[in-house]
This record gives sequence, C-alpha cells and structure tokens, in this order.
Amino acid sequence: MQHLTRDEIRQSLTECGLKATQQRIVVLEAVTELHGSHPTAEDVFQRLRPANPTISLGTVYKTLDTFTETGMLRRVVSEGGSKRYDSNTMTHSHIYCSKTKEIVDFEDKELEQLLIRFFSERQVENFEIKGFSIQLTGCKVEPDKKINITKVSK
Amino acid sequence: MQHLTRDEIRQSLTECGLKATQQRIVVLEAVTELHGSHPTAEDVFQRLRPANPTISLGTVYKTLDTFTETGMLRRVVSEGGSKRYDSNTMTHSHIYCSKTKEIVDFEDKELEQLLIRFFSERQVENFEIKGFSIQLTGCKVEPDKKINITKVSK
DNA sequence: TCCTAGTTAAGAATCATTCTTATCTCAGTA
DNA sequence: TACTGAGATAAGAATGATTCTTAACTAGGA
Repeated sequence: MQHLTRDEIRQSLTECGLKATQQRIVVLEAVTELHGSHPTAEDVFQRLRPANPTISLGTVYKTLDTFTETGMLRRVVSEGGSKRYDSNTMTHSHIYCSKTKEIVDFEDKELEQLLIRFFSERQVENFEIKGFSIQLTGCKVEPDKKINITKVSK
Repeated sequence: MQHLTRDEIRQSLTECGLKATQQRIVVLEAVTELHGSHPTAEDVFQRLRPANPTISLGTVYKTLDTFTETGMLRRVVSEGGSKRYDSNTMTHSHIYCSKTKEIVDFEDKELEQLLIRFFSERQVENFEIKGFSIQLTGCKVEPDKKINITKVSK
C-alpha cells in the first residue's frame, strides 16, 4: 500500500462499506506510514496523536479491528504480548528474531508459487484457505545490523 | 510426546537442568495430555487443578515459560489474545480457523523438505534460523466438522 | 437542512501476564 | 538420616493490553 491521498483513502473506506470518518482516515494513514514496522495499536496511537490530540486509544483499537475484519489490514501473528498489524495484505512471510523481538517482512514469489502448488496437491477438507504465511524463527547474529536475504525472486 | 511415567518426566526435567518439583511434573503432564489442543496457561491450570488444588496460576505461567526456554515446549504464535503452548516441538505447521479460533496441527515431511531446500538456496544474512512454521489461515466450511488433510506424506 | 444509524471519547471493567515477597522443598552433603 | 542452601512456589498485588459502556457526536442520505 503506497501513499494515498485522503480522498483515495476516503474512497477505499466507502468501498468496504465503512463510513469515511476523520478518525478512520488518520488511523489508516498512520498504519500505512508505519508500514514494515508491524505496529501495535499503541504505536499507531502515538503516531497520530500529535496531529489528532482528541482521538482516543479505544477508537484506534476498534478501528484497527474493523479494518482487519474488512481485510484492509491483516493481523500479524507474533509471540509478544500485544497484537500487531500489517498494512501489507499480500501473501508474505515474516522473520522473527526472538532476541530483539523484531519482525522483518520477506516477500518471495517463488516461495509463494511453491506453496500454492504444494497445497493444491494436498487437499484440505472442510477448510477454505484464505492465505498462508511462513514464519522463520531464530536469532539475529549481530543484533545491531540488519537481516538480509539474498537471491529473493520477485 | 507420548505418555510418560512420572519417573520419566522427572528424568527429562533433570536432563534439562531443572529441579524435578511436583508442580513441574504435573504441569508437563497436563500439557502433554492436552497435546493437540494448544492450551493456554489457563487451560493447563484448569486441567491440573482438580488433582492439585494448591498449585497457583502464577506457577503455571512461570513453569510453561521455563519449559519454553529449555525447549521442552514451544510457543505457538496465535492471533488471539493469549499465549498458547505446544508439546510437539518438531517442525510442524498450523491451520488456523478465524471463525472458530481453532488451531489444528499438520505435519508433512515433504513440505518440510521443500522448505529446507528452499531456505538453503536463499541466504539469510545475519540471522540464524532455528525453525520455521507455516500458518494456513482461513475458515472452516462446516464449523462442527473436523478439518482433514489428504495425501499427507510422513 | 434534518434525521438517524453508525461512530466516537472517556473512562471503567476485564482479561492475561508479570512481579514481589515470605515461605517452602528438592537434592546434594555430612 | 538430618541438615542446608539454592532455587521454586503460593498468594495476591501490580501492570499492561484490550474490550466494554454510555452519552455525545457526525457522516451522509432523504
């Protein structure tokens, strides 16, 4: 999800059958701006508070929930104590460092194809697959440096 | 993990460098008995309470934590509000139903091989992979019936 | 412009988890 | 077997995250 104008945001809210309120607009804006960092409700709240001092944390919680239900956001599974959200609703995977609690995104078309092929062979009865994601767990070697994946196929 | 005698449990605790206390024994017993249902601390507590009325919930939390650190259990990433534990520490995947909040285990050697091969080609720099798991998300078609996967390779 | 269903702010309530501290117990040693 | 110290536990307070409640507000259609 790239930079959207307020009108574009307004429009995508309406398309999802939601009233385009000021609060929803700024929450969606904040989450997309925080893209990649998998923010918690609290993170989003802190982000938009300066410009919107009257919004309440409860509203942020409820709004993020609403967005998840309509599929505009997805919830990231995490081992930590609080829920995290992701504005990237495409199939992608996560690398989770148990040392720094970081979650790094990682997209790989080849992996996606591999899994689609795999699961179409297996048959999962009584279950409609909406999506999948791979979680790599482990530890950063040097906690201060970034994690890098080479040979990613796009 | 199968049915273990108390002495076997006692032994595996000692092997992990933990004092074999009564509480740890019954917690481990309860988690393995609840195998497959990915219990929360509360679930485990309820399970062992009747036979151990003096154990405290705090102890259950702490003990599950300790077991996770030593690798005797693993924490299951879940979208819900509370932490879940799994006595199956082998690489395996989960199917998550967003309707019923159920988590179903699913083991497939072929899938495991596929992913091991894939990640050995990609190089993840500055990250030591300890494990991975695949999460399928979606919805049960008939909430009362079970989910079945056919053609699983063992 | 008016009306109403849906939304929001504020804070109370709830739920999950961690922390604190005094007491207790396991397991090694005399 | 009894003693001892490190580590573990019970109980409940404290914290943190999330949901609930309710009265006031607002977007958007008539």
